Amino acid sequence: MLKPFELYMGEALEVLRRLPDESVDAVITDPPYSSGGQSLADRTRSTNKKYVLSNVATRRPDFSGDNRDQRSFAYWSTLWLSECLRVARPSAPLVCFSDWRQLPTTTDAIQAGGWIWRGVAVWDKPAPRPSMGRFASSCEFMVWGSKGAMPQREAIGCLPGTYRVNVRQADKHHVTGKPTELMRHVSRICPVGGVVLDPFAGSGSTGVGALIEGRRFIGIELSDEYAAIARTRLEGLELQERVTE
Amino acid sequence: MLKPFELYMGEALEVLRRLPDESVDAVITDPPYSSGGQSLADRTRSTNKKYVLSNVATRRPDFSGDNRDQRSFAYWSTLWLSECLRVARPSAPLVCFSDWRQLPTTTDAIQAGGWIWRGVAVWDKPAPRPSMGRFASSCEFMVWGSKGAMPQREAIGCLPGTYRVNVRQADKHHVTGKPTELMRHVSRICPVGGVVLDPFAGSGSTGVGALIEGRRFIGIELSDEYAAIARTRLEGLELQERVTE
DNA sequence: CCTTGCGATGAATCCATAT
DNA sequence: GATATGGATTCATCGCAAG
Repeated sequence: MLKPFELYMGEALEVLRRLPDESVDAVITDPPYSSGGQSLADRTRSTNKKYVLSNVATRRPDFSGDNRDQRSFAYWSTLWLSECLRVARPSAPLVCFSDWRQLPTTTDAIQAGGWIWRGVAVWDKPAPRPSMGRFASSCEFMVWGSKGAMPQREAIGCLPGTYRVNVRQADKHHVTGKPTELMRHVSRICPVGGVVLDPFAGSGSTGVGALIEGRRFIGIELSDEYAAIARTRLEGLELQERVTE
Repeated sequence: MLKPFELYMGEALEVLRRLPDESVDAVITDPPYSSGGQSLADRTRSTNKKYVLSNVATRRPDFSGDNRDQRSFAYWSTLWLSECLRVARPSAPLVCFSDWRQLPTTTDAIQAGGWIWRGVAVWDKPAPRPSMGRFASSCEFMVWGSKGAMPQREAIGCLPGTYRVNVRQADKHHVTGKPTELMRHVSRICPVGGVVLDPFAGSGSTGVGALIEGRRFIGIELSDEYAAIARTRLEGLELQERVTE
């Protein structure tokens, strides 16, 4: 039987360079956005200071790599995206999360990295932070595309363009963690049995979603703290599977 | 009493140049996207051929200005956006519709035109065209911002970041017409009693939404066919109002 | 089991103060 | 003046406890 997942600890670009050509069937990832605030001072605050209210009870580890300026974010994104392109099989899909602020830079970087940009799907979070007299920023965006041509796959069926999924505390293991339900849906863009790659695995939600949906998973995570959380979650799934067999 | 609406017939840039400085309270518009298709050949098809399924019964007038390439779309957008900036009062909000393909160009043009970009709201129209093995493109995007700082206005309250509104054929008077319900919601970004400007008025849905919500309206439309439709709809509203008084 | 109510939360943003 | 930090604000939605 094929091993359902592999988890590498290390810097994304470095580890990606060691992966073989054309060895994964989809790339699904949620890189650090380097967003938040208007000034350098705002952007370089710790991720908990930037994204979490001071009076909130739960504390999750900070994460790094979230303080690039716009130019270096674009440059760095292009680097890892083009490395992912090499690792991906022809016609493999790519899904990359972004917030509104980095959306244009992300679409640029995807194309600069050699991917064909095919659209923007939306994750609609039902409970946004309100703001008087303004539109709330209640969405995150999933910029997606493919490695070259993308023949229509009947087996996968039609995927929606909007996902309305709320965040549950019990299901959130990272400051910016995505709901398992969302990642299950998104992993359907990868053919059944195929390998999903996530170079910014965080607490491993992409992998959890992929495994539940019968895909395999390769994750890379820099922080040992989050890598450990991801490993625990993924091994927990494996165990569950063996029990139910 | 102040006249609730004015409708100018002519080319947007030309008419905008004749409007006085700082005379409107919000700009809400849906410019021709010049999108659709990857090649010049696709882009230069008539708007009915591009945007309407071939087996659909209803036929609406074609509209022009929808065949610019990316560079000139960016340039032209910057021109009319900076002209709108001049016409807008300080701190006035701007809402500009875009599809996913023109989203990065639109955010660039808004900033190049001197506006502060503040976010991307989403119009989610259920019932997209299905596409096997891909995410549907069921959304249009509302890039929004303001003329300089934007003090919080209590009266307006908090607006959502996503609008889930269906397109009804009976409510659609333009090939790319927006639902009245949607435009009513969006016009709430303008202070009550303020003037909403739409330099690409089309069949006048922005004006209809604004008037219903107690805002005034200035519209510009190039096509005499659509200008006539817009005038009829807006005058119909005025009449209704007078009757209910 | 269904309803009600209360408390907690959010990849935020603005503004005043301190360095 | 530019940069850095802290604190107040906003409300739809959800989780959980109580009725």
